[in-house]
Amino acid sequence: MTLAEQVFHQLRRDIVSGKLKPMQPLRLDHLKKLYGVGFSPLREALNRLQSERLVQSVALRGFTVAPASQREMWDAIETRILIETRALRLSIALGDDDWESRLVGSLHALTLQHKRMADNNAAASADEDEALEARHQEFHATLISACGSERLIDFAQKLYIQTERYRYSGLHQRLPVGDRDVRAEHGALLSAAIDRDADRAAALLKRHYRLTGEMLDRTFDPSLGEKKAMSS
Amino acid sequence: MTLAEQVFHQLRRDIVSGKLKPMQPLRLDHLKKLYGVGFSPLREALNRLQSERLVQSVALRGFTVAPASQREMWDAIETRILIETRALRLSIALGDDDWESRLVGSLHALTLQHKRMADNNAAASADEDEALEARHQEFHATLISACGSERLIDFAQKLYIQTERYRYSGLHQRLPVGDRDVRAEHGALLSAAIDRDADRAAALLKRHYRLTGEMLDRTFDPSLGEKKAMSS
DNA sequence: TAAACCTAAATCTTCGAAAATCTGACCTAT
DNA sequence: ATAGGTCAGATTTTCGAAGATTTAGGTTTA
Repeated sequence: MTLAEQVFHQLRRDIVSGKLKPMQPLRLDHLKKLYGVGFSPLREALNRLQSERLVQSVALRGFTVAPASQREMWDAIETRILIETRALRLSIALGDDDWESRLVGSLHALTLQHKRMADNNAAASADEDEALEARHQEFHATLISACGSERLIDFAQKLYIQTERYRYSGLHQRLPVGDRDVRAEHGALLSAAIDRDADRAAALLKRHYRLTGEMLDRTFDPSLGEKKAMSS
Repeated sequence: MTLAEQVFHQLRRDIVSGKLKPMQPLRLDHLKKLYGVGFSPLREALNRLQSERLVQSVALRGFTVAPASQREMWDAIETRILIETRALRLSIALGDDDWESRLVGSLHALTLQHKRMADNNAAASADEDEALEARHQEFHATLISACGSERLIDFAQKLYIQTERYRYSGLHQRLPVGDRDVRAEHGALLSAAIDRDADRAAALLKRHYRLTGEMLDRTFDPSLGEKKAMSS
């Protein structure tokens, strides 16, 4: 793995986790010391992050962490619904036995991780959180993986990362989940996909993302939710 | 404008125009001499082109021009229809007087350019072609400019450039337009938008892009079309 | 013969200094 | 007071050499 790729992943994690705050200027000298690399891999990583909408830049005036707001969050969520419901319908139409099997497998892996963390009533470690996030991403990626369109998959992946930012804040504010049963939502999604019921699956996916968004709305307007907890 | 931006635009033109062929390896030493710049701006431009799907890269093995195929073309077209019909519906719902006015203005500019080039029965110069392309892009960008979603606009712009590649080949093969009246299609689109008839506008837009795709299908299977002409 | 192992050339990646540009403070003239 | 101009410091952008990796060809070995 090249240095540029390593820095890309580190920077991405630091932005998604909020260690680097929205709108914060990213000065090259500072990042150079922080990550211990030269200008070239830094610029390469920042350029790639820009196409993921995690950083912004103005020529000759440097890079900043992309702003985060409720409006941006809902734009990402609604665009993601548009892209992924289409991709899911295509996957359901085109997916073969192998796709179904991978789907069952990735939900199982997600469930295992979920259960382990639920049993363990101590606060989840950062590693466990990351593992859960990876399983979650894997399940949603598998759902649309048989759609046959590289572009839909690519857009969906970018939008996933954009929304990850907001989920992370919610996670660390220990937002109440409300009366949601996220595991059941995933299970219903799998059933609909295996039943090849595209309408039902698309509706479930849309609701899944909207519910997440509504839960995260409380991140922005604390009066709607319970008391805010500190992050980390 | 920085060197990296200049090289980005030059490289993009050379790929869209086919001067750099699909799958062609892009060796840095070669590009360095070709564009007269150092490694840094080259890499920056290539990285940006990668996020536009005009180049591909593998770490430590360099960059290549992205492949072009009928399948890729239709993927870009159908994804574009998904994105732009949504964005157009939103624009029609949200657009104000200013939007309508800009729309009328940009169609007029497109029509003027179109007429000038039609009157001039000599072969169009590269400059005229570029001007027409710019007007065309401007009209389609204006159509969706009031949608309120930066992400939809961003995706649409990237997909426009991806399809531009294929339109360029068609243009220079002097494909017969068939019984299409492209100017009328644009006019009908404007009417539907101003009438705030979202269903009609979305249907027209979809048909507009599909017809273009079907025309360009002949680029890949010459037996379907008339005799092929040389490019330039 | 085919596989594994070298070696040299080609190529990509990274570094830090140098060049170019921006920012803000200070000065001047109206 | 305000607009415009100038300069130093901070910052980004660019360059080419040096480092790292891949590729291709030839050699050895089983």
